[in-house]
Amino acid sequence: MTDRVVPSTARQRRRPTKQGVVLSEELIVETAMRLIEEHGAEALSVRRLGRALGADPSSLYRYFRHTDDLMLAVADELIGRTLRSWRPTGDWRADLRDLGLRMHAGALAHPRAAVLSSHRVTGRDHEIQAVETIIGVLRDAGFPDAEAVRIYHAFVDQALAFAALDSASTALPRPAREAEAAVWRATYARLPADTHPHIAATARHLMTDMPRSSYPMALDLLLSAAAARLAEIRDGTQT
Amino acid sequence: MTDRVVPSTARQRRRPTKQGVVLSEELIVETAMRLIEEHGAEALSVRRLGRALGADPSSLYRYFRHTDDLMLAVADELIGRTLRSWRPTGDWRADLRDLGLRMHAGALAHPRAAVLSSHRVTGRDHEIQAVETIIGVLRDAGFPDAEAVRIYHAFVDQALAFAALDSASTALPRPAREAEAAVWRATYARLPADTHPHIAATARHLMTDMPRSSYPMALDLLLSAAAARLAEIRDGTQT
DNA sequence: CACCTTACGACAACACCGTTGACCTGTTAA
DNA sequence: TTAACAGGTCAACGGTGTTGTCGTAAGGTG
Repeated sequence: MTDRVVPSTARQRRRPTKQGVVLSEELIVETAMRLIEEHGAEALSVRRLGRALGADPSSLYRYFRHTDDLMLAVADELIGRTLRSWRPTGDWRADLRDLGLRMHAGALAHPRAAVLSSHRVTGRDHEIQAVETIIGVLRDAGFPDAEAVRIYHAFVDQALAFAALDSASTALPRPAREAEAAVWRATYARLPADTHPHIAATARHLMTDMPRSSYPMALDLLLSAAAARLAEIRDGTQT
Repeated sequence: MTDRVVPSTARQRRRPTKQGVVLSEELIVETAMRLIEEHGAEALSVRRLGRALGADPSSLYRYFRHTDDLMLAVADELIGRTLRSWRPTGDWRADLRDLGLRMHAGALAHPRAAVLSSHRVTGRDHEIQAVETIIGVLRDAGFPDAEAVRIYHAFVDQALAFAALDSASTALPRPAREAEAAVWRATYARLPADTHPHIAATARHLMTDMPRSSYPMALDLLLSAAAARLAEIRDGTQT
């Protein structure tokens, strides 16, 4: 094999594909994202990506060592897009809420990339920029360094984790989702109050709440707990 | 095909496998869990499971329609085990904290099951019991029905989402994880303070905090925000 | 005890997947 | 003009989930 992948920047012999396409890292990442957005995350495979590009699947291994590497590149691009679409106002809590929702929405379409980027360090530009930005928001708000890092970590992981989780359900075809809701109604709405009093009492709320993502709620809880801690710290009553 | 799967309860012709094993839903689920625990979540495949059971892979389709169905059965068994290992004390916040950590730990080894069970209704016994129990804890603590459901939803999804996320990193072989940490040190610890002041200022904390799961922190934030809301409600100052 | 039915395990095949080693050729620098 | 080699291609390996078909042994029945 002798290391198939070339340093990425110093790539010179740009020979076109049999079908006339000139490959590049950006083109591959772009096409991968398009493919995912159009046909769902499960539709992405090396072979399908090759076909979409008009290239042999094995060509991609000249640009990425494995599929993971490709997903990390997608993740970094995703981070960049999210960050560029975000306009901070100076109100840390509102800004983080907005950013969290944007991260969640962005990652929702690319759950495999989201999972990877949470436990792997891409070390790429956009990732570094995001870390710098978010920790900056927290430090500027008045969080001490250690606390800022812990909240940053929980904030980012929660956005990515919920995105990965939620993507599974939004990826379902519409009829399947409605079938799910029907099962909810059929099983939970019918449990008798004497054996399952709490479910029976809240059945109405369960019906309406369960089909929605709980991320916004979780995000608000996280931010209001952080705000409470900040208030404590400012009062000098730090734990 | 004429629906290969039999109603599960009324199964009568218990013909042994060529290798002498008598299959059953429980045996299959047990074996699947053992396989996952011993060789990691990625080691589970229909073919490997068949081999471990001493049966042809296709036999399993007499018990489960697809792999998803099997994972849902695993998920339900997991819920049951977690709930059985949990001893509530009556202090809602401590109890939920304990339960959250147990759910997270349990699901960590079975991320595929965790993801599935978050957006699919198993409708099985253990799941129903868990819903009843958790909502009961919240209502008994004094949360009004709508709020109890919303917090329940966020709580459960958070545990499952972090489990699915964290499992990816704990599944890495030890040397790979150490390589990750090394990358962290190599890239983030070296960023100059003039271009990345916030990272530079908190580098020490990032080093120690990032390799750990942020779930306990996120859980504590969620619970303390919930406690604050409860206090508000009790004071009659409800939002 | 012998017979029939049929549940259920086995087999073989299909279409897909990621990945790799060997090959061949167009591009480029000298 | 030419030689080197980057990079696209081919074929193959071993894996995956899933299904149509078939044989047989278990169970109920007489």
